[in-house]
Amino acid sequence: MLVKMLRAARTTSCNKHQQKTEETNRRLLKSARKIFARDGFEAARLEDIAKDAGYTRGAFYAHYNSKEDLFFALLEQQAYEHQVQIQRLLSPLSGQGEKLRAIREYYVTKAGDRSWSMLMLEFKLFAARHPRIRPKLAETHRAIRQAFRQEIEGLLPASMGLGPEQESIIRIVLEALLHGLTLEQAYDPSVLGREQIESVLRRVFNLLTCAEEDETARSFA
Amino acid sequence: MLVKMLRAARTTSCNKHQQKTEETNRRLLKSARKIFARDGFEAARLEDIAKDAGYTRGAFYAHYNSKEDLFFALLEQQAYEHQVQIQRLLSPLSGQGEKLRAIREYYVTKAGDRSWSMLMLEFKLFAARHPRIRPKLAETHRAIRQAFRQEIEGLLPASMGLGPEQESIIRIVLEALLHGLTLEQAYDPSVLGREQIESVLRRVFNLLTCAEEDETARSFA
Amino acid sequence: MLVKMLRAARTTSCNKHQQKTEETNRRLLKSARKIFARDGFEAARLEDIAKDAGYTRGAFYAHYNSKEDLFFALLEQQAYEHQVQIQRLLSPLSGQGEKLRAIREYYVTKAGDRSWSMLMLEFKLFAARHPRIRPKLAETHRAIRQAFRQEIEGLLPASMGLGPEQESIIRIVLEALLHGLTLEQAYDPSVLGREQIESVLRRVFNLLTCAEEDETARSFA
Amino acid sequence: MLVKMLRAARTTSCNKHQQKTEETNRRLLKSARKIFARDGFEAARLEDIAKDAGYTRGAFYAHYNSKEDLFFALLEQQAYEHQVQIQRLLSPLSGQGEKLRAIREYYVTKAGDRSWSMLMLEFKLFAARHPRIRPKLAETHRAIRQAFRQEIEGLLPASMGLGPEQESIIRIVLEALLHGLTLEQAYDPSVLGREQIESVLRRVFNLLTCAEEDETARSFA
DNA sequence: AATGAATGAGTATTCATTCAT
DNA sequence: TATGAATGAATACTCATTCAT
Repeated sequence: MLVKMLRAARTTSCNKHQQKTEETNRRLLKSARKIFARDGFEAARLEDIAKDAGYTRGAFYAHYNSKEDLFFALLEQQAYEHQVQIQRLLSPLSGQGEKLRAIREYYVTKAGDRSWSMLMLEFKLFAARHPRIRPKLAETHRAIRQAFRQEIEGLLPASMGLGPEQESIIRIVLEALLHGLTLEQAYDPSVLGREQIESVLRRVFNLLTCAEEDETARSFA
Repeated sequence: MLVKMLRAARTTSCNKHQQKTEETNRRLLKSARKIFARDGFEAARLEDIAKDAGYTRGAFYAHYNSKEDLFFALLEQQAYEHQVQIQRLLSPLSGQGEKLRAIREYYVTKAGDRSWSMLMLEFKLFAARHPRIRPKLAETHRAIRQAFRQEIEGLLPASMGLGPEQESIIRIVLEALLHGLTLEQAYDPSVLGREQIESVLRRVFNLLTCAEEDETARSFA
Repeated sequence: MLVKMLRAARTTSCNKHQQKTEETNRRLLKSARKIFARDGFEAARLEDIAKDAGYTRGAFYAHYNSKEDLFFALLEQQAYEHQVQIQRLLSPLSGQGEKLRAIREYYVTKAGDRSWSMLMLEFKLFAARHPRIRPKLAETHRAIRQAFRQEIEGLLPASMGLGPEQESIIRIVLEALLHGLTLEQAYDPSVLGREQIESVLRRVFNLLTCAEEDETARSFA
Repeated sequence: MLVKMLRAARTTSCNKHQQKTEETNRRLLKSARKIFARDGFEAARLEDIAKDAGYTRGAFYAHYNSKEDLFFALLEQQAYEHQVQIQRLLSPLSGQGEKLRAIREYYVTKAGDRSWSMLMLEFKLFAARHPRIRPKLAETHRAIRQAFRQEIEGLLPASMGLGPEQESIIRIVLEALLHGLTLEQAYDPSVLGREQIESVLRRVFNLLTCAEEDETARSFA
């Protein structure tokens, strides 16, 4: 998938068919993100996605094999975009502390996208209950984390002495916390404010990366 | 529901009818816990639950209004049992540090019940997407937390100076983390071991309760 | 199935539920026969069958597990009715030649039910292509033939010296021929008249049972 | 179609385009026979046929108007090949009895091609249920039979005194029996062996052509 | 002639819930 | 209280066919 997208971006498609295919793909993915976010993975109707993209159900199946397939494509696209954004964010920075803080703030920012967090939660739950796709999701996430790790290689303080596995764990823990908190807020917005969530995320980020706590992170409110 | 259970516990029902009702209820709840844990909330079939309890679907509807209703009853029962267990656990202890540690270990222990965590995640997700039950779940959790707070009143160090709200937040954050980590492990058991989850839970518990970190909690593995 | 029907016929159901169930069953089977005959097995819509019986799709699934299941029930019912009719037909007769001729004419008469023959052909074809139901259909037909054989035991001339297997083969060959001819007539009524079909069936029946040919059977027209 | 094939056989196409067309046609037909035999008429996917021939769906529609159209072409090709084979088989023979026996054995041999019989059954069934193609199939078979009759003209004993119609009936009956028996064996291989089928076919062949029964044909096994 | 993108028709099945008994 | 018969909503997926290129 990623490969496909990259190739598509490089070579100017001479072929009309290819152009059309790519355009359709783009539109389907865009609509998928929208409808999945709005309705959730299981409740989302393929027909709604296709219609939103300006096509019919049949067109969808010319590009993807199943609903899950579409979801995985969306996952990869999203991961790719995150990478690009992180790159842009970090390239102008030089100090390691600076970079670490930037990553932290980018991560905290993601807390704002409630729909995506809930969608991820749902799909992980779905995967956990469906043996056929569980290994595929696990593999996809491992690949995404690895690609990401290469991207930010050397950014975390060498003194932390974290092997790739430790780093993965940090990411997983932070993601788990982010998603978990998002869900708590989703079903009961009154108990947890956005600022509190961000504060907790910062404090745990610091705890796990052994960074010093900022003043801003020390209190909950 | 809670009220009902408490009354049931207090007054010895003289009435045969009441006894029968309670017995049926008990069996339905027991089966519900089993089937919900096994299949998840949405996938669980009322028929399976009723059959497991030795009844048919009709009997279920004589006691509960809907699947959600049953789930809420289960939630309350579970909360009640947790309270009882916490009480038993803390009553023989005197020092506050001791008590805090006992609570922490009880909480960490819950990480072992994967099915329950996943069930809770699913139902919260379900509630978040269904406006009709969302406030009810929020209210239920608030009530549970409040009952629990009264139970352990005075256990946390007064010096922490946490108001009831702060305490709630700690609970919510820890639950979010627990559930989130459980899910990560559920769809990819290879990236996160049980010990790592427990270690993370302990560290974040300490962080949030301002307790000093134990030696045991400092590393991930 | 057969057992169920027989029990139902014997005991006067005291239970309202049972009566209702039987009534529904009767109506569903009746409608199934009608719709299957009209549209064929695969083209028949469960909804049409249910509606024809005065129910909805859901009611159907309270009585049968699947379309195939319904078809097998129909098969058994049909076999049972054939047995009853054969019994009635043969009981007043005494001579073996007489009985053999009666069976032959009953068999030839079945050529009139084109829809049923085509339905059987289609389902056999369907079974042959679907490994999951193939053995079930084979088993069902074996059971039907065996039940039938016990019914007409001793009716065929002992001198024929046919073992149960030989008898089965005769039945199968005749059924194959009957269905095959029916199909030929179905897609091209102009090449084969009803009388010709009957004539052929009689001649082959005689050939296989070593009976002498009647005058009526000797020519095609 | 037949006309097209014959012309193709006669004139050596000077035109490159025509050659290409014929080549494509040949390959499509060859693949059609393979895939139809494997999957059946309705279950066969045009895409599979095209792919097997080394083309895409579009190429198919440049040569045929529909799936049925392709099937009819296959039918005619098959008939043509049968004719050629019969011719080769009979030309070296002189006696009428000899020739009749050769035809019989050729016919019995066809029992070996189960897939083809089942395919024919399915398509006849399909035609019988689809008024639009029913007359076309009837007409096609009439044409095939007529062409065949001219081919073997004078081969059957004049003493049989069979008009063209009688001869058609014999052919139809034998085909019906062949297909019917094949189907019986297909869904339950245990009740009918290949030898038994061949034996029955021979006996009925003899019965209908008034030939004397061979010793080999008299028993079932 | 051949490609391949897009169309759109068609349905068996599950299960929470209701209701007459 | 408990039964169980009946309801009805809800949807992914396949594939022959068309058509622009």
